[in-house]
Amino acid sequence: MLKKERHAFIIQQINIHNKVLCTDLGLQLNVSEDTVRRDLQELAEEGKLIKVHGGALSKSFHFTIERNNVYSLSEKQIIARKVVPLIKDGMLVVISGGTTIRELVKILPADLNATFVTANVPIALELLDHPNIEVIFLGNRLLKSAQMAVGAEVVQRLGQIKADLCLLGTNSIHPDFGISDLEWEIIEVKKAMIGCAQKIVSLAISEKLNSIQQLQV
Amino acid sequence: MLKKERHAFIIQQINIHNKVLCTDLGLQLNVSEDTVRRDLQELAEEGKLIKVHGGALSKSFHFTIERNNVYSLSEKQIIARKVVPLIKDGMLVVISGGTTIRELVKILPADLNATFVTANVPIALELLDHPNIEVIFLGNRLLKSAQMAVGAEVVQRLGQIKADLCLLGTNSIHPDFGISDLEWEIIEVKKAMIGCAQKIVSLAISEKLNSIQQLQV
DNA sequence: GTAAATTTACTTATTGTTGAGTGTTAGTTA
DNA sequence: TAACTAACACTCAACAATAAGTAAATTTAC
Repeated sequence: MLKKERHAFIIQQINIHNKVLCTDLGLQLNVSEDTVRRDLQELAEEGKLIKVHGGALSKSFHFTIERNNVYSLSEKQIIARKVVPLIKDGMLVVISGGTTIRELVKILPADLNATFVTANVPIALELLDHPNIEVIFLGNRLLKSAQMAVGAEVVQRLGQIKADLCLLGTNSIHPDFGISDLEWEIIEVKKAMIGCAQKIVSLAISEKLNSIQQLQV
Repeated sequence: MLKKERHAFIIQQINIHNKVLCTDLGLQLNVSEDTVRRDLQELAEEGKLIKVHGGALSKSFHFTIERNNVYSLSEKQIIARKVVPLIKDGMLVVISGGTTIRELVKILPADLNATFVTANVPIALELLDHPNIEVIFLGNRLLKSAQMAVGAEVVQRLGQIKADLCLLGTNSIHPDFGISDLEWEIIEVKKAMIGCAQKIVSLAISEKLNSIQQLQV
């Protein structure tokens, strides 16, 4: 990836999120943090952003730093890093929702060329940041609690898809009982997601292992 | 292969990929990288591309710092306040995207009991915050630039809806030319939105009045 | 066919870019 | 405040890309 491309990507990220972190950019662009720092420095000298300790801020937003206090963030980031290599160029990936999945999407490499299918609104929004990823949203009635689309329409459309990979955020997983969740409508969608993919990867932090919830996927 | 042919090939590659690498072109054209560099230099002097270390980029490859995030925010809030009374309990409302619409959604009363249909991801996310609003997302392929779903699927599903109200965020509106926009796929969706509603409200700040863009809705 | 002009590939020296090591500085926490 | 950690600047080495010069190959004009 050319330097100018990196710069463009950084500017884009700044425009979308109003801030960037050196560590995140290093992962996304697959370069060392030193390089990212050098890039930020150049862009700061050109007056295109404001460099701060740990990253950079948009020129128009000096104050807004949203603290998304995600539980077990560091563990989730570690999980996310391990999953990234499973996604290859040209793949059709079905992806669910949840904070772990979100961390994964955030660190997807900028040059990844793949198609993602999702029913989850925040995940779709996050995926839209990636210049080379095509995003298909399975729309229908949205379920507020999960911020995702549910219902027959979604299940039916998933049935028409042959995906290479299915990435599931997981509430509870158990060696005997399998994956379980709280709401029936979510179960329906997850079932369909599993059904349409050749390979299924379930992302979960250790605390979710061996836990059971009311409904079985 | 003649020089002109190489140049044509390079321009073609630039148009397709927005970038080229000296090494790639050397292999593809079966000439030394020196030659490729000389070609790129010539083309750069002719203004047909932008030469960078390691290759070249398309001229359209520009990263503009968009500052429309807070642009005319107060005017948009005033507009939003005026539109709120138009939305009544029990209504089926089709809503597009844009910053003005977003301001509107933010100030919708918490006790409003209505169903909203949208194809715009950020708007859907915003609508999900409202406890009594049912949200239907018209999903399909997502267009990155507008963060919305586009395509035949969306248009077709809009055709099956009989809405009470259509709220359009507007790029350009003109007394004679009507509403216009830049991208054909957006136009298609907007047309369908207008077609399915009994009453149409277009939200625009004054600067957008009397302006025309390439495509007519 | 030949000579001039152009184009190309190769060599070498120079510059640009990146990642790693090292010590320093700036935030954070107790 | 002191101790700690993460971020930083700086340097250096490795490597990639470039520019300049030169000779060979190709094209063009006559």
